[in-house]
Amino acid sequence: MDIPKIYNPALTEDKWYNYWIEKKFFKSTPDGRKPYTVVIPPPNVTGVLHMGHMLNNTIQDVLVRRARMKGFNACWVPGTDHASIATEAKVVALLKQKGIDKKNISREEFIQHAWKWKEKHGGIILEQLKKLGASCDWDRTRFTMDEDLSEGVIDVFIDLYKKGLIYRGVRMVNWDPSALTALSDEEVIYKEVNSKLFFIKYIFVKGSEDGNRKMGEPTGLNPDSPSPISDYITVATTRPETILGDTAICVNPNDSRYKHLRGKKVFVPLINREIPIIFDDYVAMEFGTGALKVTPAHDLNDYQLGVKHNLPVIDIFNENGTINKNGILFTGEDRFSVRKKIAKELELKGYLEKTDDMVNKVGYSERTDAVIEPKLSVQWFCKMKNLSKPALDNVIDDTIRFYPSKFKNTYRHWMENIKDWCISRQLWWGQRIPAWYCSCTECSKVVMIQKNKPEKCVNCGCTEEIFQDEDVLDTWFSSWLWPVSVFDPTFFGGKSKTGNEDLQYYYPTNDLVTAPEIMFFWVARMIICGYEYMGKPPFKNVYYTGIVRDKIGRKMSKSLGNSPDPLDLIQKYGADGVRVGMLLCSPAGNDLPFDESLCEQGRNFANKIWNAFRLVNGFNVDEIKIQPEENKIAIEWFRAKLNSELKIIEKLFEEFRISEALMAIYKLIWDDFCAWYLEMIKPEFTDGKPLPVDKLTFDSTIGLFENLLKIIHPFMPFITEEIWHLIRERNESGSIMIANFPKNESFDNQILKTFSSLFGCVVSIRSIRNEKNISPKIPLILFIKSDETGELKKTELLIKKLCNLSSVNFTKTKVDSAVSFVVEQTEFFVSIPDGIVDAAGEKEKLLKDLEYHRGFLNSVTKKLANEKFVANAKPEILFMEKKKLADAEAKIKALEEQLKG
RNA sequence: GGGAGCAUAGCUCAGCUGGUUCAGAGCAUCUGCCUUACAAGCAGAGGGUCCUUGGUUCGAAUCCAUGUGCUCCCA
Repeated sequence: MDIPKIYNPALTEDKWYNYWIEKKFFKSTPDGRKPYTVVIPPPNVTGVLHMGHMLNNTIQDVLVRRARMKGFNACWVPGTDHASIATEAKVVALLKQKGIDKKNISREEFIQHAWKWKEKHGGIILEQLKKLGASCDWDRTRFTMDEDLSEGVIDVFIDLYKKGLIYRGVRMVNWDPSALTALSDEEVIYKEVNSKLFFIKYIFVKGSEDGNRKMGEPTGLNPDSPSPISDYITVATTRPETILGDTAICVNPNDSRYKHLRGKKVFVPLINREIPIIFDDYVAMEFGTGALKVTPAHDLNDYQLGVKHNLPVIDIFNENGTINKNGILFTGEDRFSVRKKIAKELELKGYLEKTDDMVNKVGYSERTDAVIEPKLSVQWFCKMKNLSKPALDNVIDDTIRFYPSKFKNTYRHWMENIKDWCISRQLWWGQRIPAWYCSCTECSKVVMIQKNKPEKCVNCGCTEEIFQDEDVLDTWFSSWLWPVSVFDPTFFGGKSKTGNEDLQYYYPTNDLVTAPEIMFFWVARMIICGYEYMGKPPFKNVYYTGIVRDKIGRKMSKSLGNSPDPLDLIQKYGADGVRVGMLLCSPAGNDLPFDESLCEQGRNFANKIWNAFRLVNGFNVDEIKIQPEENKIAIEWFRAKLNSELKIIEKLFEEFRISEALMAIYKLIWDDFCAWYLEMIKPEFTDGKPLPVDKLTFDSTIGLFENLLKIIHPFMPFITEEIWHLIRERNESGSIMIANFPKNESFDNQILKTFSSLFGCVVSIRSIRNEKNISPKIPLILFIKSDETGELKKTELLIKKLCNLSSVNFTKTKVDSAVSFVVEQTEFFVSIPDGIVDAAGEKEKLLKDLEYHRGFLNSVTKKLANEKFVANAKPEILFMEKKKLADAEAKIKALEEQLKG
């Protein structure tokens, strides 16, 4: 069999993925085994695979594959969410291209278009995950708008409404004038922007201090030409266009500058509306002029002030952010162009005192990037206070564990200050709110909450005029049910207390892998739902991944164009290479500074494994040959090493230290197996031909290799499957992905210590060769100052082989004219060809070494002479210090002796 | 403005409740090698005031305080 020197992932990846699918290895149905369940954070149907998905899903796949090999009934449920705003935006845009305006088609027609769009694009991301090797049970693929899942969403709405937890109210909401919908607080992103602070003069209404005149009554003053300074109060604002909605000016009652203004009124510039000056210590005296214009309809704080002081509310904006009739001026024009125009107008008429530059934070829509407009509107809300209680407690007490745990702080902070959740969206794509109204005027406040259209109005009994609420529910109102609904969406209908077999078996799920950005959107709410409906948490562990960033620290995003296409990366480095690359630098919760060279490292690692296989595969096996001692001990050592590492890796996985676990495996394979073990048992050449390998060594080596393949399989599923099938004949379903993960067995610590001395010795000899420029081809002679009963005697032949020595001798005395070194407490002498030893240089080195050890000895001696130390230190620490002392003394003695000669 | 976190080698990070020859790993760098598994490789080497300044202690990268710089979350 001719095996290429370089592993080519393109030839294997699709082949094995199809094989796994065909054999239904990803499939899970409840059985007697323990389940291990993960639900995918459903990617949004408008998305394509980005680096964040790659990271997130690689981690999930590693966990799932590992659990599967460990004998769990592993079930990874895939799916997508319907992303109402994003999808609706896409569909509207698509229709626009076709010359169709959403306004001109019916809701039903629009929904049909949306479904068509979803069918075409919604599955792309899942197909891409297959390239990554994701071992999801694809038969379970779910979509948040599937018929039964949607019904579950409606059931939950009705249930919560009946429990009094859902209500309809007028609130200031975050309005997206581009998507024409309300958003939850979590969907607003605040950004710092450079803006201007406008200082605007409001002229006092003459005689208003008496408080006798009615609002709007003429004053005799011409508000179009303000003059003396005493005639006005200056107010600073970043939003001059909102003066059209002003209903008061507010100052701090403690502000001595304005104390005399009690009871006064001013005119709103340009429109000459009379508004009062009110006093409230909410106002920050140091900001601007210390006077605040109050626009209750367009600012949350102003709204609260308005409620407190009983101010009228004047909403001056249309839904799309243009000025409406209430604004009086600039009707129909956009808020941003009005800002410019009104500033000019104010300046022209002498109302503008000055403008300052300033940086302030402005809210943007997460989905459309439009500037959020606070807007008063009727929305549906879910009361969160009581619902969230168990969700908070069970995270704080680690019933649900967060990795890394630092996110508990953020979580707690949010949960303790939780606000009601605005769950209605003014969109069509999504689950329509099951609220019904009667159009009779006397029934206008009656709401009927039920799944299907009521036959008659509960109030007036009429049957004709009943219509449904136009709004749909927030997408997260679907996805918070995900860990339940993917198994049994009908559960929320309340027909059964326990749910179906799947739900009983798979719930609660084990691990959730997600981004900290959606801790509140999603994680918190799933936990809330879990406790409310199942009485149990939805998962046991939450692993938060970091954000994938580019080299200069920017978040990778499509809009910035700084993200490589994951599929290109896979093509270039292989899925295994990319998976390893991503995980090598991703400690939990830390951002991942991505660099393509990481994938290169992953690819190189795959190639290393490939070549180890090529070597082993090329061995000629001699069935009769007796196993040489050195092979036997090498195998013993590697077996111990493997088991000791396995124990460490196990621990790392328990703590979700996945990148460290990967690094441990990486080193186990590359350093211990390839660089040491294989070099030890590799047959030598005679007459240009390799000697055969004895059967025992060969079989053991294959066995060890297979174990290594299993251990790395969760990280590198493709190459391991390929080699798995090449290394030994397998039957039809003999896949590595369902093989048993190696159990960690007890191991002999002594052999690890012995080999660590061996490595020290070998490295020293190689280092001597390097320094003295002695070719590896020239054999050297080694003397060990030790008797032949020592541990090192066992490894004699290995040292000889690894260092190309012509002989290894044990001696009682020091050896002259040789280069020496010390490992642990043993002295070694390498006799090298004449003329190469640099006696003076050697001496200098020894002296330097001696100096260091004397210094060290000194510090240890001091420590041990310190009574307080001896009195306070723990016994084991004291013991270690004494051992250090003995080691140092031995070394110094050896060095001194060498220097003598 | 409120809260949280971070600062260790050129880069990315380990370093648990203070005490192993405690200053580590991978990558990168340097030197020498195309040695019949692998140059996507082999062998070896160098590299750090553990952010500053104090404090606690027999002993501090580790605990405390201050300052500086950065990041995130909330308003």
